[in-house]
Amino acid sequence: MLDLKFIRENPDLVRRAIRDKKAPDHLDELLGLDSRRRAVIGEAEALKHERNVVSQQIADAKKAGREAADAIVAMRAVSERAQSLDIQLREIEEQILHWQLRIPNVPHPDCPVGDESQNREVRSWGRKPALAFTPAPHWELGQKLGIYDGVAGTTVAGSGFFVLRGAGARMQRALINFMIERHVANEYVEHRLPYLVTAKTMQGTGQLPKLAEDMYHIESDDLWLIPTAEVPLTNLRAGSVLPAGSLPLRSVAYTPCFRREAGAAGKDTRGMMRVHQFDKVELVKIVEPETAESELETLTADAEAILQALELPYRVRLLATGDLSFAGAKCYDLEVYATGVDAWLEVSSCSMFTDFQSRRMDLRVRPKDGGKPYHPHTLNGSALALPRTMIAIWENYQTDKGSIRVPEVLIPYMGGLEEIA
RNA sequence: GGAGAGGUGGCCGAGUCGGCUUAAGGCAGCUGCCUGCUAAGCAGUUAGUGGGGAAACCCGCUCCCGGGUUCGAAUCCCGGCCUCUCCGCCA
Repeated sequence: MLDLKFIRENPDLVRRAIRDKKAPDHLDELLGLDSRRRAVIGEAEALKHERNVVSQQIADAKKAGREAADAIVAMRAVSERAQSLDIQLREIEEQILHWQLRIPNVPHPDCPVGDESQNREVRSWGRKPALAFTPAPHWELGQKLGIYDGVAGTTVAGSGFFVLRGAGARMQRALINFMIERHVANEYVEHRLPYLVTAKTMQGTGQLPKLAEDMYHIESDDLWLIPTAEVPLTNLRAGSVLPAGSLPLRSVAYTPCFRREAGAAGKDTRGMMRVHQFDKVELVKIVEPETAESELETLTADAEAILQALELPYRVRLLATGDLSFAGAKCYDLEVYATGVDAWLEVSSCSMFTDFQSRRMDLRVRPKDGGKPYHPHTLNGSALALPRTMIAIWENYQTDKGSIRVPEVLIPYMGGLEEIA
């Protein structure tokens, strides 16, 4: 979230961010509450000061063996008044937090202003495959080869779930291993993480309160299924002050991701393109504020390196303000081209969040030379989302015989298998 | 799930019948001073957060969290969370 003081001092900037991100505008309520809060604090603290002084006098009087009944009676009234102001204050602060949690991060000036039509392609890599036959979509390929089973997924879990089998399952596992090992070689520390997290954790990275409808909630234990490894991975040190010199922290984790996809019915739903559960390898960085922008570039490059190694054509798009996530300040989407569905599929979003998330999750770092602890900057990016990456592999590496060649770099991870037939 | 113990400052650790404890003492750190015997001595200093102020500085809050009792709570009462030990259960 944004610092209250920052909001107070930059209302125009914040209002523009709200508008550019198409968020509901409750800035005036918030600013009104903020000034009320400060008025109440002033009054309450004056009373508390009086109470403290007089209580001390009462203590001194009693020690000297004198009576202090008058002062006690007087302080009873003061204390009651202070208490009722405290109750008011608590209510005001609850409301402030309520709105504060709903104000989006301010987009970086690099971001094009506007809706998704303003997303700007910043570069592309590779060529669309030139096949001498009509390419099949992945669900046809997978079904014929017996490596993809949509029906079985529906049987056990309902629509939006799928099953991989044999070489299909193995390729998924190979991709996960391949990606993690590449990132570990780039000094990301591998993690295994909880897939269920508390509401507080969801709030820390910004999924709650806004995205409650898009996530699975376990009512009996009030836990939430993670929609991305970003959530647990970024929150690992929430609520703490890191020792000086802790940064940068670079982490990688593979987790399944769970998304209700409420309201997305009928859109890109064939095959594995949009499902309720998918695997993903995620990168998270926690860095010094000054280095955040260059860390975003290297993070994006690390994700791109996977696509390049797999020889999959892709394009990089800088998201416009209206397409940015709630917490994001700047974001590159990586879209891989899949020839069977003839579409650019989003396989990664690489974002920087400035101090928006670290403030929400109360993560700070102690400065080297004393002074106040400060909020580090956080970043994350998928590298990569699995099903869509695999869709691109199946479709782009398909042969006229209906088989799928295994990308060179994956062969060692597939036990030497070169073709799925 | 059952029984017990416990949660105090960067760390260890005290806190008596509620007031003189933001908090003793020790360690670590920092700053001076001193010293030829140095894994030494002396003095001072070292939290976070909120409000006010141009600033110096003043004030509030914080002894796991939230309530309560009280003029006043680290200290008493209630609820919650977490940690540890033992038992049970379990992949």
